[in-house]
Amino acid sequence: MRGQTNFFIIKAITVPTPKKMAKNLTSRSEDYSKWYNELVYKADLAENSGVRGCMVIKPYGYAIWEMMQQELDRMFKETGHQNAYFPLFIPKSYFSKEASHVDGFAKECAVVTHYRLKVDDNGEIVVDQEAKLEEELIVRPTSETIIWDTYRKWIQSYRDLPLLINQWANVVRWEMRTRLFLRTAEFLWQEGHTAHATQQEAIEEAEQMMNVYADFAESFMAVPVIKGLKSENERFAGALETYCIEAMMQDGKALQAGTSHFLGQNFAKAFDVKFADKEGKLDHVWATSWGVSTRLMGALIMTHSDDNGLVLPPNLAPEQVVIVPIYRNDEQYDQTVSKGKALMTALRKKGIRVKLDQRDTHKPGWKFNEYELKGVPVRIAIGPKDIENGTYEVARRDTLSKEIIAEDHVVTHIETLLVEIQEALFDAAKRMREDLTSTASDYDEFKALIKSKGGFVWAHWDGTSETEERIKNETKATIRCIPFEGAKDPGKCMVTGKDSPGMVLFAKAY
RNA sequence: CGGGGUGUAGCGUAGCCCGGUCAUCGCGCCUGCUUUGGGAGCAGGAGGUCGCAGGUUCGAAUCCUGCCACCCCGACCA
Repeated sequence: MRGQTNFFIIKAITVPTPKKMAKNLTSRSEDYSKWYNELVYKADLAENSGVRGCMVIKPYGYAIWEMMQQELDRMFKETGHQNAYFPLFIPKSYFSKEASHVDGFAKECAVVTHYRLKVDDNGEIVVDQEAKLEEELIVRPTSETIIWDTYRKWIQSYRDLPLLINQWANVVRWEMRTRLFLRTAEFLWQEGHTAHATQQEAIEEAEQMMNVYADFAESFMAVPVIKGLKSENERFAGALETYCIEAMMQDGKALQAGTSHFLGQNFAKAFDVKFADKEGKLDHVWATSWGVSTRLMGALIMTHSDDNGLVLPPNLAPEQVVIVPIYRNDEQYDQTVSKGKALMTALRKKGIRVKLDQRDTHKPGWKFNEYELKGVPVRIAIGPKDIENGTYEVARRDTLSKEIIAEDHVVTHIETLLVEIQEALFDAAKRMREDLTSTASDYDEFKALIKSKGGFVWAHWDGTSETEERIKNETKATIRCIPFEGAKDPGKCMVTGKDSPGMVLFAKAY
């Protein structure tokens, strides 16, 4: 199917479809699709359904998501949260209870109207019009409404609070335009929904979860992020305050990597969730919600990948080390493989995720390239020379460098190397972000920066939606966040000249 | 929904302007032998409703009409 294939992300740049680069199609460009296709497959659903942007996450891509899930889940539990699961379908009426919420989501929902199919006179499968639902069901675009409807029944007293629940689920948003990983029609995510007795506690929870996300992004994904607040325009539908972490991609566009919302008492009031405090007085609970999604996979790819393929940080790599035996005959095969097995066992004892690729259907050179495409952080080759010399060839993915390591300290070498790679990736990403961050002293300079260089641009803003809207219309840049740390000196808005308490961070965003 | 573009094998494509041995080439796949420290070589082989429908014509991948799908740019989007 020509012209409708994947876009390739090379150094995070969306490259035209192969059709457009047909004249200089090289074997390399096929590599790009190859490694990207290791992760995800864009599904062609029913021809006339108009369903676009559905993704199949392939096993290798899913393994990365599982690593993310595992670490995040641990962090959630360490901060006192529990997992639960709520229904996929939400009665339409639930949405009408919170006005600003429905404004934010109504336009992009999949709606279930019937519950049965039948075979018609022509033998075709058709929707049974008799089986029309009294009330339509919405496939959840997010679960606030159904969860708060449930919380009403669960919460009565301050002793029931705080209620700290997380759900791993899929959600559907009928986006007009989709992009694999970044904005798909259906995506996987986690959504935390908490209820608290006091405003202060809810705010602290929202801030805590933003910090958890930032910690995860930086420590595991090796993606440096900026923490801050969303402006009113960019705030979650129904929230009083949205905390966010913003990352910068290699192509100069920003990506919102996670958000945490202080919802005030909006949802508690809409769904009548009250609790009796110590004095027996009834009050609405205070709420938060927070989530990250498979979009993080996009962030991971677009932060670290290079022209040779994916680059995975060791802390999230499903396979941290791969061992490749090299041999000319059966005897050498047995020798190198058994040595590889021994090394694998030794590394696994240290808690390192290792794979031994003993397939004889592919040559070593093929495997080397394969694991580079897949971003495996460390590759160890064992050949006849190594058997003879008591050494290993150790190659790292991020720098593509190789060194010969003696048998007796290979395990400790790998251990420290993995830590080193993790740090190096973070440092490189941070340097990249710093290179892509500027400060604009006036609006002309701002426009020029956004247009030519992209990236984050610090600038003064008067705090109004109108000004932000105008900037967005004129430059396509939006306020990514009002950072907690950074340029806090007061100044004058670059557009209106009105007072500004401190600079905010602008960028074009995904 | 507006503007632009594209549909030919699993993937990427040539051919279309000028209708007729034009269904081309690369990757991948299968078989055999030789190979194996950076994507192996040679030989042979399998695989195609040329998006769909209609029309023009002795003859259509090629021209005409309609439809469908997809991609890009916008609108939209935490």
